[in-house]
Amino acid sequence: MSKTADVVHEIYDRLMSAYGRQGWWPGDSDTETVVGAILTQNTAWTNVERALANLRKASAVDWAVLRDLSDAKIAEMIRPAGTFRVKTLRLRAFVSTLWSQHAGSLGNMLSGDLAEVRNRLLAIHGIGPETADAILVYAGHRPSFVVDAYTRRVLRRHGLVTPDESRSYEIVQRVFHRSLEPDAEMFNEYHALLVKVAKRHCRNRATCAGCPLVELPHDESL
DNA sequence: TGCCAGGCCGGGT
DNA sequence: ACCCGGCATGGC
Repeated sequence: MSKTADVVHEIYDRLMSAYGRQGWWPGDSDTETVVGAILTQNTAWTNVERALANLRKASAVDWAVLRDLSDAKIAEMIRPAGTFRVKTLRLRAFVSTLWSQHAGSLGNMLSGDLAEVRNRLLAIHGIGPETADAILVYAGHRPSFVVDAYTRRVLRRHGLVTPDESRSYEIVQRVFHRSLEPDAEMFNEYHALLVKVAKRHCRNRATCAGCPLVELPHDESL
C-alpha cells in the first residue's frame, strides 16, 4: 500500500465526513447531464441552469429535438451559459456523432470498453478530457476520474503531485486511478467533494481556516 | 470595476 | 510538448 493511496483515501474520508454526499445530477436524465457537462465548460453553474431551463421549456433536452433544431434556436436558448456560439457548435457535434454512430442512443454510445468509449468522446469536437470524463462518470456511470483546476490544486497542495505534474491531466488522473477502486459512484462523489472544498477554502489564504483538509500535511503556498 | 466560472480549440513556439 | 488568445454571460 503506497503512501499516496493512503492520502487519497484520507482526503475522501475527510471530505465525505465534513460535507456528506453531494449527489451531483441525481434526478436529471443522462441526456440533461451531457448537455450540462458541455454547457458548464468554463462557466458558472448558475448560468448553466438558466440555459437548461430554456431548453427544458422547449422540450429540447432530447437528442431528436436537438438534432432538428437550428443553430440559431439553440444559441438563443443557451445564451445565458456564455460562449453560446461555440457551445452551439459543440452540442451540434455531439448530437451529430450520437446519431451517425450510435443511432441516437446515449446508452449505446457510453457502453463497451471504457478506453474506447472515452477515445470516441474525445474525438468529438468540443469534448476535451474533463468533459469526456464528466460525461462518463455522471451520465454513463463509468469510473473515469474527473480532473479540473480544483483537483489539481488539492493534489498539489497536499504533495501528491509536483506543481509541474499537476499541469498534466494524465498524471493527475492516474493518481486517483492507481489509488482507488474503479467505482463510478465514488468517483462521482469524490470529484464533487473536491469542487466543494476548493470553492469554500481555496479562494485565498484567509479562507484556509476550517478546511477539513487543513490538518493533513500541506503547503499553503501552493 | 474587473475578474472569474465544474474548458476547449487553433495557432504559434 | 507547452503556451496563449478567444469565446461571452451573469455574480461578486
